[in-house]
Amino acid sequence: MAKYNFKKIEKKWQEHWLKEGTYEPDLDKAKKPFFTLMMFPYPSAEGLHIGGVRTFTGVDIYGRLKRMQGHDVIEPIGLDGFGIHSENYAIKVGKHPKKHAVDSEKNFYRQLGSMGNGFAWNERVETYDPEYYRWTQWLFIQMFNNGLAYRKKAKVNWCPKCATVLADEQVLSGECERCSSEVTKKDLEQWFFKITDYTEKLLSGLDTIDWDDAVRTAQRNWIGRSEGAEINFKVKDSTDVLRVFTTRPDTLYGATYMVISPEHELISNLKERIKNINEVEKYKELSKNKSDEERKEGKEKTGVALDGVVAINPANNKEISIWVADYVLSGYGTGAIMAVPAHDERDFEFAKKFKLPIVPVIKPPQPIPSPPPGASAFGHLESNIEADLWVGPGTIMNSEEFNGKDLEDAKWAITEKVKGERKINYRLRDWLISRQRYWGPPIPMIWCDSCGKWLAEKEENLPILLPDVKEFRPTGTDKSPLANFPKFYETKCPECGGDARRETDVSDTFLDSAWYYIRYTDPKNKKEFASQDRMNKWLPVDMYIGGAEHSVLHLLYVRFISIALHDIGKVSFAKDMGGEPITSFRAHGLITKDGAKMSKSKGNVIDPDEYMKAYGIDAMRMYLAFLAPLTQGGDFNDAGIKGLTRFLERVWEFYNSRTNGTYKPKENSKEDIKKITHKTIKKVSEDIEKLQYNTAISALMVMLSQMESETDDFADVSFLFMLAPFAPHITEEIFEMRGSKESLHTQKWPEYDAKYLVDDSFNLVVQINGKLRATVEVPFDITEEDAKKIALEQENVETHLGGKEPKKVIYVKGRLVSIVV
RNA sequence: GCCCAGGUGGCGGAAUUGGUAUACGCGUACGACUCAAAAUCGUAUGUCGCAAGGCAUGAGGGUUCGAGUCCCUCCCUGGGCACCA
Repeated sequence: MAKYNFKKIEKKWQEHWLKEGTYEPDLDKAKKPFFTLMMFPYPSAEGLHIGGVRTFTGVDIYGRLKRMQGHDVIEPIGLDGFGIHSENYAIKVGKHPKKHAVDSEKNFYRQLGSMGNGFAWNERVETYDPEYYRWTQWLFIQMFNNGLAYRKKAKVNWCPKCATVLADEQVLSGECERCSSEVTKKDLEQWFFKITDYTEKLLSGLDTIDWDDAVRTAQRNWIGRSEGAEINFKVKDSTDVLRVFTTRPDTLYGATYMVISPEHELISNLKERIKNINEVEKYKELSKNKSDEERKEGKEKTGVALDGVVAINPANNKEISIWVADYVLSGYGTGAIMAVPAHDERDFEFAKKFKLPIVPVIKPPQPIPSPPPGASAFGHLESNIEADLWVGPGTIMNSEEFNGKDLEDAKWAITEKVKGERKINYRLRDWLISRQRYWGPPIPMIWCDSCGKWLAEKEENLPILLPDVKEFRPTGTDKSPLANFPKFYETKCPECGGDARRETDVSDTFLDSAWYYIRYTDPKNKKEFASQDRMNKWLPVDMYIGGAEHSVLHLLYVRFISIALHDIGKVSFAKDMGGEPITSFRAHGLITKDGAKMSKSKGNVIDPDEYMKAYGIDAMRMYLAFLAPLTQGGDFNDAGIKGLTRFLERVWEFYNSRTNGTYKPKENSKEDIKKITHKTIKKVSEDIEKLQYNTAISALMVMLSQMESETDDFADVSFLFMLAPFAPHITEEIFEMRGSKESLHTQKWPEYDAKYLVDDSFNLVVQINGKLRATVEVPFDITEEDAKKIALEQENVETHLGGKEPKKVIYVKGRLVSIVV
């Protein structure tokens, strides 16, 4: 018998599948389309990470099940090679990004090809291919034409190291998503996408899609919807009004002062009247220069009162002071608040520090209830009633005609009385799309001086090619390197034909990846970004797997772009899902080494090539799948691979012995081969569906043991088929060895017969006071009476009863008898 | 501070959703084969105990005939948000 030679087998079948196009779906004629998608890699590092191998093979296992279940599976692959990720890497290793793209493409496709996945190689897509980014630019124009792309001057995030602006989503607790540098603020005019028009759709869509809870809550938090009212406060002896946003209009009578952000326009409007204007200006300057770091650390609240100006509380017409403090942010709500120190922690803290009046207007219920699950704590009550802080439910007091009402009822009544307006505020801000970098799709917009406006490039002129230039490095100014090339930016106005200037910024990488799955359905289309027929056939994506770190980055953008395209009538797939592009999303876990995240600086990076060479890809796939459920992470250790190698060798020997007639049953038969076969089919099918490959493999291991002691043709075939998604090469080789001319991977997945799932006997568990005292094998259809009788007759049960009469005997069908004494 | 996901042997992890806790794999020990080693195969392997039998699923309470699973209080780990009014 030939030894299991994985090198030979794996090479043989990979070449064979490629030649035969085993995994190429017919994009036009497919009858049961099924789209499995993995986040395509950005080739920023030398090669594929071991975690990447696990995800890719993990999605492949799922896709292979679907294929064998009769679906036309598309499992596309491509490279997200445009953008700052790859450019930063190219700069680091001293290469031109274009050159790096060529090199990394070769290496990545080699590695991806060596994993034995059922990739649809014909449909691959690279975001830096002009035939691809042509449509990224086209997409930008559609957004612009529909009012969803616009320019505005704003205080934007600036990464000094990457020398570009960033979207809010790309700033992770004050640091750049790419390089972890501290992000600063700059006042710049930039292109934005109007994602804030879609807050409600993005929120309500979350309830309809089958996505990981963690991702859905992350998106909900990020969007940050809060419901309240906007209320005007008059400034005494002035026409100015101070408009505030509050979620607690019910506490209006307790508003004892107001706070505006340092950037608030009221300061300049009332410059003449503010007696301490110098002090106020000084404070303004101070908070402007405060870095995010200082703001975070300096939890102690600061502020200055506006001397000489007071506001009027519209509920009770009392005069209240106005303060400037940087705990009020200019970017949220109206940039001004009414402060209710009795019922808001921040206002409470501020009022105590500056000795401002605290007027309670909510009476806590008696006794004080504990907070409902999921709600924040209610704050604390102190003995001095004047200084109480209460943020829980209750009834209104000190509020004239509203006294005695429940606060929920009073909310809108009080709003109405002061002619306030109900209002919903969001934390989400528009997507900043410009980047002052080289390696990305040039934004297809043109500024015409004589027309005095921005115009979209004519669609027939796309793509606007990224010029081949030597000086590609970021300039460090607020201009992209392309601004140094008149040949690139000098152009004609699409409207008047006069001299005009091209936008020199490129678009965010996340725009490239926001629509790539669409292109996979029709990658060679030269007339459209994809044909409607193809999109309607293949979309939405059935199963998407990727990293949870993209929860509010890629995964938010991808939904936004799809829903927006849907809205502006460019796509019509997934209409019944409100344009949601992805039916199911699962986040995979993180692979660690010795409990730590793999990183170059720690020197604990696993090179997948090395391991594939040493153990073979089938063993690696099995190991990575067996480690833990796909949605969980796990620690990589070489020793564990050995167990899977042993298993594959046993499989190899088993089928060899079956084919060449040397099979000798072992004598430790535990279960009936037919039963275990059908049970295993059920379990493996369900486990793969749930991405619990570890338990599926474990079930196959148990089944193999049984096959070694008792065999059956149906078992032989079923086992081989079930192992196929996990170890596609060895199983294909065995399938051929058994005489098949066809590929195993397009065969029909085995089905179980429910009649074999039922056992004719089971182990009846006997408990006395909840403790296990005996187990006895009884027929499956035993009656309750007989079961109880047999249970009480057990020797050990009699000993433990010690002659006492049971108080109660409980019978659970098919399981146990529980005796209480 | 808030939200989400977790916490089970020496290790990775199972547990039919309230019913025999620790499946499967790794590791370890002993045995077989071998001159020997590796590989392979077999047996054992939560813990205390000679045994009967206790005790064990982050800690402590509760519900139940019965809790890893449900409820309450708390502690740790990972991730997200964070002066958002």
